Amino acid sequence: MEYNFQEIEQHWQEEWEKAQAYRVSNQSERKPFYVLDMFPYPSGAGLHVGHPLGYIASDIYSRYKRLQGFNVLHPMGFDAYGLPAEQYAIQTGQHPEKTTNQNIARYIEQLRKIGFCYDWNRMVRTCDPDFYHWTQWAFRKMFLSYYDETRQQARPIEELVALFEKEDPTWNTLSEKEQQERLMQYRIAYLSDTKVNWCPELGTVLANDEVSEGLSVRGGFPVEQRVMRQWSLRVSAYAARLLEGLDKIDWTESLKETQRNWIGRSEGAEMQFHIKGQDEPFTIFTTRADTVFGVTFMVLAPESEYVERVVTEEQRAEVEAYLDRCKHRTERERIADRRVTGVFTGSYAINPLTKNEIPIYISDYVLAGYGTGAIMAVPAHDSRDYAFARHFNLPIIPLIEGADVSEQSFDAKEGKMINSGFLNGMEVKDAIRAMKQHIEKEGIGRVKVNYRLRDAIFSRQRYWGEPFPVYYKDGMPYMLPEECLPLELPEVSDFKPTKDGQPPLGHAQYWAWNTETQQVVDKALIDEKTIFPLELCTMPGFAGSSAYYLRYMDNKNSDALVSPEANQYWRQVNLYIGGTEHATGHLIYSRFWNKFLFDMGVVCEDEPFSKLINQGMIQGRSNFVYRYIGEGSTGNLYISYNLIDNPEYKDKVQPIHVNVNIVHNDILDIDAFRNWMPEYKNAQFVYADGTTDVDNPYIGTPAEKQYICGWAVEKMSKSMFNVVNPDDVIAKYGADSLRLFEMFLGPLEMSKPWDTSGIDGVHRFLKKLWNMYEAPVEEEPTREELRSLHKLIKKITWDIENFSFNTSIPAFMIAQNELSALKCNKRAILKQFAILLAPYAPHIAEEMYHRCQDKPQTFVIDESWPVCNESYLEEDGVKYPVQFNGKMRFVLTLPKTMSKEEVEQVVLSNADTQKVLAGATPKRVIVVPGKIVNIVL
RNA sequence: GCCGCGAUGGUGGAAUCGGUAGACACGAAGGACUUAAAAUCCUUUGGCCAGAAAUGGCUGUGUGGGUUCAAGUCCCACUCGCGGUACCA
Repeated sequence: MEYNFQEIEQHWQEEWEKAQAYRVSNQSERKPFYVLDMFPYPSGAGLHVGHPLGYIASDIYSRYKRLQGFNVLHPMGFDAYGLPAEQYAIQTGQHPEKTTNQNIARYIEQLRKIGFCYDWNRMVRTCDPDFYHWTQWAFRKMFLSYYDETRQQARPIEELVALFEKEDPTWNTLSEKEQQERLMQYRIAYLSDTKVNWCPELGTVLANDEVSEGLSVRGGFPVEQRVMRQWSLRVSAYAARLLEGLDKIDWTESLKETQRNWIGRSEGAEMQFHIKGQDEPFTIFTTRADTVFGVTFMVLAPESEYVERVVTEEQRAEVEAYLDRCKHRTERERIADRRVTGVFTGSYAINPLTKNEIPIYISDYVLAGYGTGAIMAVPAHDSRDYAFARHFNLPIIPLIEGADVSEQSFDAKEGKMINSGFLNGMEVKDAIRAMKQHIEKEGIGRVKVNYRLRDAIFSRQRYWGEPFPVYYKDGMPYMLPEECLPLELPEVSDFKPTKDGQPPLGHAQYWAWNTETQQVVDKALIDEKTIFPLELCTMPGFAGSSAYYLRYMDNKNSDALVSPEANQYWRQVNLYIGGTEHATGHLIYSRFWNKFLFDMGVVCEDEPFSKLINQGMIQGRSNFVYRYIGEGSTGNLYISYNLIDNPEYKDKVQPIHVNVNIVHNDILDIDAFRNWMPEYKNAQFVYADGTTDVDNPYIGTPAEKQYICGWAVEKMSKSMFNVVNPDDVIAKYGADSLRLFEMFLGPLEMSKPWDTSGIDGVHRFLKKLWNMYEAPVEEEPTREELRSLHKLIKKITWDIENFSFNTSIPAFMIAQNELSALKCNKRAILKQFAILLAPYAPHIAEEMYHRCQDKPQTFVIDESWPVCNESYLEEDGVKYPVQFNGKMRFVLTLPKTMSKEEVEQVVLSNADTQKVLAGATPKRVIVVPGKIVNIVL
């Protein structure tokens, strides 16, 4: 009987569908368990084999939990808003919704083929009005809230208004606009003039995590700094909670560390420095309060508001020239060019301790957005200050004993203080503490904790995103009433920005708000009395992905994001699987978003994802052919990889990417290569054995003449011709083979190249396994068979619990081997084997299980996960997990030929053993044949 | 620069609490079946040495030290690779 995987897989996928086998209810006696994948952006290229890696892992875990009797929520959806669809729309004029829907359809089809146990009834798409209703709703709530620092939580803005009314007599004298402006400084979602990352190529602003090294993450276009009026979310208010929360969740240490760095807590002090000849001091932030005695100059950021105050008339022209230069430098240029630049302001500050006069400079190595945008410079103990001091010939005073500052600064926080007045002789750590106390006592500063985490810029000048539920009156934003949500994305005539530089929504004709009828109306009617313009920006990508996990709990609910009952039943995601690339984006924003909703009493858990596993990236494995470019080259001769280091070819070949789909195990399919592209039609080769068909084009058969390709690990991408599509793999080997193979590739968290050599192995295993199910019989299993099975139960259970999926496949293979050597075809054994295999290879497992039944019935749902009975394993305590409890151990060297019993005899009668045992009976004697004996007392 | 992760045969990798390193798979070599090929099955496969053979010995987990009866695993120092991040005072 042949293993017809196509028939089996199609059959069971249909059965599951028919039975609605994976539909999940919020009403269940079973314990809930929520397993989530990071939902994909449906790109036009479709899924490649790298995408399903994490999905397969979470599917295995879901199926396992389900078999253990949990009610498992395992949904899938789509992060449907995004730049590529919009760019494509601009190029082709196709509506992004159309292409997005096509892509989603393709994704669903591909995902279905892999046999996931998703409950598709719970699918969400961020671009559906039903979904973005709740994105807008949350934003609206953020606008209507402020962060109460003393209670450390978000509160309704009315409470702040009440507070102002009570405590600030000027409040009621303010105009409505002035009041609104004041409140804006507190709202969690707020509008402000911010310095933003502007990407001219994309025509939009970007969040900090969407920019890397001065280039946009998507597209790699240059990004410049620009001041614009933008929506932001006050994420920074949650910095302390976002940091503390990390201790309560089970994420990998590296990911938590990345978030800790991004949040960037630093304990230090704010200190006031007086300006010579002025009354008002200015404030700086430092983590090294101990180094005040070594301050030899001050530096302000170019954008600092202090600049205006300290510039003297003589220096004004020079300063303005410098500021101008800074403004026109792009972020990228600034990063690329690290030369020291700066300008003297003409003013001096007074060191509050030494009372020395120190010059104030401006330089762009000081950032406006961090601390107070001003620093005290201690060149001896800070490398950046050191470089600056050297450049401008400023004094450098060492403050730590033995620190040699003639060549470089001494940045380490260790050593004994010198030249530091009352701090002299102290260790650095003590000096920091002492100085903090001193400045608080003297009233020249205060202890302060700073965070690097910035507020998230929330406006995007794009079409394909969630519209803001916002209209403008007298230049101030107002929220649409809650019952008017969702505000649907309007149709536009053009997806590009308007001629006068407005975002694409500027093209929308029906994009004004009538506050009386509470409807969207033609913007030609705007009168600024009852009809007002609507916001033209849309929300960024992370808006839709920040609370989607909550929507899955209750995706059909039209009255709430999630009902309290549904939320209290599922509570939070128990297992979240996804890539590390979201560490500083999505995973920060959704934690923030969740904490806000927690403050609002909408959700009952303060952290959204209690456990998170990162799957590694699957890289491409590219193949190369080597074109001969030496003497007499026709540009048409390709040298086999094993020969390219031969003297006649060395340095005379050029590697060329070749489509990996026409290469099998690094052997080129010659005919396919000749047909691949016109330029290779008459390709000639020097084969692995050194023979060539140069003079005789079709010499030999491909079997005899092999062309070996070289290879390299690169990103999986079209241009490298190394994209492997899961559909092709499934067509050739089946979904079960694909699933097993993706897991077999290596540890889940590790990045690894996709290398198809080896998939034959798992496929062969399934075929062999299949043959064991030809004629299952109802017979008592032997002890040996049971042992083999229970070994497997123990192993597979351990593997799944520990996400060590890759080591399960060998265990299955070994068990199959053992059982087949025992000629086992007993139902009792085969049935259990099928259950164990079900999470990994569900289709074949269903079919196998089915064959073990008397009469047809559906499986998996009502059968439970087998439990290992250790008594079957005890027979030889040596081989299986040996516990060393560290009581007492010996080492004796013994001949290998001795039997276990003989060894025990010898060991126990050994004089040394007797001495140590002193009459006690050993609990256990562990023998490692030939070498080691452990006696556990 | 800083932070994190990693390095084991020809290849991917296994070794789960410090206990027989190289499981399992691929590849390779040889063999069986076959007119032939595919498919399938069997044997061998870290290196070196001895032996006709069974087998035995030595060596071996990036480098150098250390702890231990015992180290791929723990500690110290270093080299290389990957990922993240960066004038954050």
